[in-house]
Amino acid sequence: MEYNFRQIEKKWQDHWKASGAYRVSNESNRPKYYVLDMFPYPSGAGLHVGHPLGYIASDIFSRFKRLKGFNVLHPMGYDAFGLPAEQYAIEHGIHPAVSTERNINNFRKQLDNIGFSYDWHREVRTSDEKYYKWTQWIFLQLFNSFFSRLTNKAESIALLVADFEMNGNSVHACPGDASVHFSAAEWKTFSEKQQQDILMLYRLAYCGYGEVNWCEALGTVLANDEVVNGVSERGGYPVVKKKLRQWYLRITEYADRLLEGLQTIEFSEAMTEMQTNWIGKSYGAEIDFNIVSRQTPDVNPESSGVRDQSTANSRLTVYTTRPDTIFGVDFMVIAPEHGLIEGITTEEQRNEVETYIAYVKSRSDRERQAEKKISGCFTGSYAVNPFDGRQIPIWISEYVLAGYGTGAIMGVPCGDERDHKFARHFNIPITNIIGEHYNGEDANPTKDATLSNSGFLDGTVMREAIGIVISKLEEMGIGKRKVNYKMRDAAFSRQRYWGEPFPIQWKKGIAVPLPETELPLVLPVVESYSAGPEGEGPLANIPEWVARELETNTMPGYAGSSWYFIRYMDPHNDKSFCDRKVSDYWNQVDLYIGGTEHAVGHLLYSRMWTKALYDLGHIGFDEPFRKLLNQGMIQGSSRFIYKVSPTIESVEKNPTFPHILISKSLVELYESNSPEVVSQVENAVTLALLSLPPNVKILSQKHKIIPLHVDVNIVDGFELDIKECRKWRNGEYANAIFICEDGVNTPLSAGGEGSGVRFICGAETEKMSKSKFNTVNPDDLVHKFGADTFRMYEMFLGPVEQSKPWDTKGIE
RNA sequence: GCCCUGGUGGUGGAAUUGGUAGACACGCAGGACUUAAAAUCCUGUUCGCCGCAACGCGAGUGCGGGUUCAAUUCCCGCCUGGGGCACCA
Repeated sequence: MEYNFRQIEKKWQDHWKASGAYRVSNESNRPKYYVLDMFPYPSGAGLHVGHPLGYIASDIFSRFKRLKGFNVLHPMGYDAFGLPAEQYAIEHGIHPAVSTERNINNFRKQLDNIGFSYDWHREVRTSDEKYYKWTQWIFLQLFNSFFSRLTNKAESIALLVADFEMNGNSVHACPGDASVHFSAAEWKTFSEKQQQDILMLYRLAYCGYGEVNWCEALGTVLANDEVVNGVSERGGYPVVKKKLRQWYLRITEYADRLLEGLQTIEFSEAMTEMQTNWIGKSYGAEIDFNIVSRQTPDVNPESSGVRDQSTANSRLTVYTTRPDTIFGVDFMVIAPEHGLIEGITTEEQRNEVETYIAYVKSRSDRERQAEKKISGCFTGSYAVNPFDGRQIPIWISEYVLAGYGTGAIMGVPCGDERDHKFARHFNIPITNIIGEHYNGEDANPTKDATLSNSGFLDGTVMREAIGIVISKLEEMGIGKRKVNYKMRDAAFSRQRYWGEPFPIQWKKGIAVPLPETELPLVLPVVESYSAGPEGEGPLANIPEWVARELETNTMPGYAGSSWYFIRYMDPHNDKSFCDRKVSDYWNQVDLYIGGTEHAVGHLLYSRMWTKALYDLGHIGFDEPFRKLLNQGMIQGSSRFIYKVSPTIESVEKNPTFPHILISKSLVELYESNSPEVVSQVENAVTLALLSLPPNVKILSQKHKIIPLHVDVNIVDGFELDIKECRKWRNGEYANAIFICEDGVNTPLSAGGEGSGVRFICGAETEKMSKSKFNTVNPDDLVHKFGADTFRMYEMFLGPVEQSKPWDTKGIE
């Protein structure tokens, strides 16, 4: 008897729907269990077979837990704000809400095909104003809070103000600017604006200035993604850095708690390590060096530290984790954006420095770090080693980033690989302070060497010298112990349209939160999606918006996704983001399934938001995800056809030369000049020429072979379906000549079908993407084999955590 | 460049306190059954070589070294696929 899966699956899916089989209640005597998928961004391309892998795994697990007697929360929704929808709007003039809605409907249809047991009654969409009302509300919680280093948690900004009135900021040092100090009396004399500016330096969500990728030609701010090799991806226009007002989350204040929290949750070791590295806590010292603009020949080691010359009051502060190597410093490197450059560049060097900075300006941080070629430029000034008076040249180089530490490092070539390469490249003499541990060829970052050439540290093991040097620096008042984090505060605004508006009004330069009763602040309809004046977002083009002095930035994509797992618990509540009783019942997500690509974005931000909401008493748990499982990526298995591409000369422009395609194994034979294959190719070229005007000539004897992606869906295993290929891409290959394993397949127009049918494609494993024609649509597979077969097959592809290539053939 | 992760037959994958590499399964090939096919069953299947024959010979876990009686497993140096690197989500 035939198993009619289409009929059977439809029957049961309809039944589930009609009976509300997967509706789950917040009231239950059964123990709870919360299984969550990372909700998708509803892209226009729809789902491919890679997306459901994690969904299938979590669905199976949810069903299992239900059968085991748990009350299982297993919801789904859409991360619906984002750049692609806005891009689409710019190009096609379709409102993002419209295209997003359409995409969501398509996603839903695809998901339903697979037979998931989601409680769709709880669906959330981040772009829904009923949802983002609460995103805005949480933003205001963050805005109205600061992180108390005394209690190690977020507290109300009102408490801070009360404390300022009593103690100035002696109790709560300023996290935004360590140089800010004031007494209670001074606080009271500050104007409203001054007070607010100070409070801004404390708020967990705050406004400051930051650099963005600005493209003058497109008149818009670009994402790093949209910048390729220093020019815009669209159009190839130049991109420069521009300073704009930006909102930030003060996530750095949570650095330690984010680190500690990792111990209490089950993330994979790799994930834990990634987050740990991202936070990048390091212990070291900040050291001040005096600067002199000219090298003095006779240096008296005892007095030079104080014998400053013309530029006596300028100092260079570096951050180092290795103060023990201070006698090995042979040069300083400062970031090209460093504030000192203007003041310390000598006349002779000015031209060179300006040229160099101009070169660096267009490059992204990543390009700067990835650059293999060493670049840099001397400022003409010197820093003075406080211990031996040695004068150390100060260089500028792109490998030092302004955003980390102090934007300046001390170069110790014998102990650091990058410094070593730098010194070699610019012929800077290298001081060896680690004796035989340095071989003169490669830097050695050891901490176990006994120091030499190191003044008072000679004979000390490096590991121990670290503390000694710091104490000495502190004693001399020219340095201090410093804990540093690689993590920076999270940029929280975008100069874009399709995101949550900030519930903030600007009154006389002061950010004033909208009252809760005015939430949600609804995203208005705009005429144009292009940027406003001065690089502001599209909202700046709306007169009423500007007249109300509303913030024109919008929130980034991760705003809505930082708390969606809480909203699923109580999705229709219009009194609160989530009833406390309900969140106490469901508590943490017990199992969260999603990709590692969110390791340092979403998975950090949502942890921070959870901690802040916990601190402020809105929820009862401070880690959102008890256990995280990272599903592997399903890679695409691309197929290639090989195009024979002769060099053509013609008086006509762009003659349409019929494609000549050659089977995989024949490619090698052709390239090794197998006479049989060469003559086959020549015959094909001759045949192709017949269809062209007579003035077309073939120039070279040997033709280029170009591999081209072909749609995997018209390939069975490795064998191309030639008939389908002729129809593919609106008939681009309709007249192609296929040189097959078993003969030549010619188009009807050239005298009927030839004999060849076996055309073998090349294969490669790549990321699954539309442009590579290697995506496989789950709908097709479900239609052909049924949802159960499809689900089972995805699970049998290999361990969920592992990446593996898709192979449609295997399903049979 | 930096961080994370993977690389074992045609395919998914077994095997690690270092002890017979390739279990199991898919695929493929041959055979049985059938008029024929599908399904099912049987046999073979890492590669190469020798042979009338096998409990025959050799190589083999990305590449190159090393440690060891013994290495997929440990160490060093590389190559390579995938993910991330702060405005894609």
